[in-house]
Amino acid sequence: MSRSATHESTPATAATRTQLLAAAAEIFAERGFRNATVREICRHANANVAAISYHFGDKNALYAAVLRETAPAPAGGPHAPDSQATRTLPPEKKFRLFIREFLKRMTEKGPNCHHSRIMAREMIEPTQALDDLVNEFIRPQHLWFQELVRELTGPGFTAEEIRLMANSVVSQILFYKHCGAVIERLQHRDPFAPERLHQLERHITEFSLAAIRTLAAARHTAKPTRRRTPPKSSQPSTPR
Amino acid sequence: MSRSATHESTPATAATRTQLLAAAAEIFAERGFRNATVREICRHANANVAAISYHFGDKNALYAAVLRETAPAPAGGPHAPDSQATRTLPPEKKFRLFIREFLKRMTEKGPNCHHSRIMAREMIEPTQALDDLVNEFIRPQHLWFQELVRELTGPGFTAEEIRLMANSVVSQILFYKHCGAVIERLQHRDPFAPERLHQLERHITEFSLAAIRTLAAARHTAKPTRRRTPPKSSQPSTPR
DNA sequence: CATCGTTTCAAACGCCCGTTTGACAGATTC
DNA sequence: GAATCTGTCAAACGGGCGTTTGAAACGATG
Repeated sequence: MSRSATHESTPATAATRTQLLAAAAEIFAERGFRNATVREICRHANANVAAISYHFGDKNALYAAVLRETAPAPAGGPHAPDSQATRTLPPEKKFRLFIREFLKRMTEKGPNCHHSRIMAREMIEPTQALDDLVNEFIRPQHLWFQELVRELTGPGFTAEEIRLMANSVVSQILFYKHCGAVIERLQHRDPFAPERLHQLERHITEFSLAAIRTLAAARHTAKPTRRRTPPKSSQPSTPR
Repeated sequence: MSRSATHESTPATAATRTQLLAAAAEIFAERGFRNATVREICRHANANVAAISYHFGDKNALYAAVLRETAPAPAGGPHAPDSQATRTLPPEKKFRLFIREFLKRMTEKGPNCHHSRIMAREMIEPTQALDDLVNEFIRPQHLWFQELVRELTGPGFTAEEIRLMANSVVSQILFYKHCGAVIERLQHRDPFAPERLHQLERHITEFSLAAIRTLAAARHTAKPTRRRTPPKSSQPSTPR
């Protein structure tokens, strides 16, 4: 009697269902959706292959459940955009905190570490699950971070310019997640090793703050009273 | 020379072989190695399924051949690191050129456009082909670019600091390739559209140059005489 | 004990995959 | 013309995949 196509009635005694979710998160992150086999997932979960069909319906529904239920809490966590603890901080402090928490989320080894790897795969090879993920997860943080960047720059930048700057910051963090395999082969060591993590965090923060501050200063001194740029898409300041 | 396990003898009349390579590059880029099927590749190439076994050996060898033979020329091209046309330019000009050519390579639609997509997949899900790719392709450009960054910063930075800065620059370019699916869904438009490409190129250049110049200036005024960091690996030339 | 709903299990089903086979056609050589 | 090499083809092979099946185990309820 089914609230849906599958059995979700007894949330208490869902031992195999939970084990299935954990194993699936691990193996989907490691192998990707299509290369992960239900047999391997069930072996990791000490379950029968039919358990996936019974508890979730099919492999696609299991994948969707993994994305839904292993997602880090979008609010209330330490990296929540509008947490009360951070709302009153000066923008530069918020900026440093954001990079720290973002990096931490990329590198943590805990049970939630699979989510960012699955996200990286979704970007290269999107499934239909990516649309919801973008709307519910990425877009809010993206908008929040753009507001933070605008606090740092001050007025005088178009929304497009702010977006480009925000992308430049985020890209530096994602780089080490998305290109980790290449970096390991280039440098023969883990870029996310704990002893290097603090240095990495400090570099990204200082590099980005230096760029944003310098661009903001140039903009504000270059056109103190008039605005030279048509608001469409032309040059901001004197490119030499 | 060395017709190994397969037929490579007649380079002139290799019509199907060439079509197979082109079709394989396209489909490997679109679907990834494991999700690409030999049947679809052969259908695109108007060839029989047995043609892959005949001309290359198996699917793995076909993939290796695609990576080998569709790679952009590592030297002599317009983005060649040590091209004679660029060697005498001032470092800032070289920096701008590097970003322009790198971006162009990421966005070109021609027959070589598949290589960067396959590379993006290799980073998320490495095959054994990635080791050769890193050594023959990425490492030389990586080293060349680090030297360029050091020219921009001047002395006083460790090799690790230079590497972090170089990564911060490259990451901004790769971001739009690796996260294109998310950006499309966030902004509902192609970040690589031709009318936006010039703006993107200019932003990455200005953002990175502002950061590098500011960090260099801060370093050179902060400690004019003493060096605060233990001289771990400060010399760039001839390690071990 | 009998009944019923829930969950697990070994086995099988049907499909698609990469690869191989053996025949066949055209060109080349003796 | 016979023999040989090169390249192509339809068909099949064996295996792994996601999924389904029908029975069995289990606990709760009467």
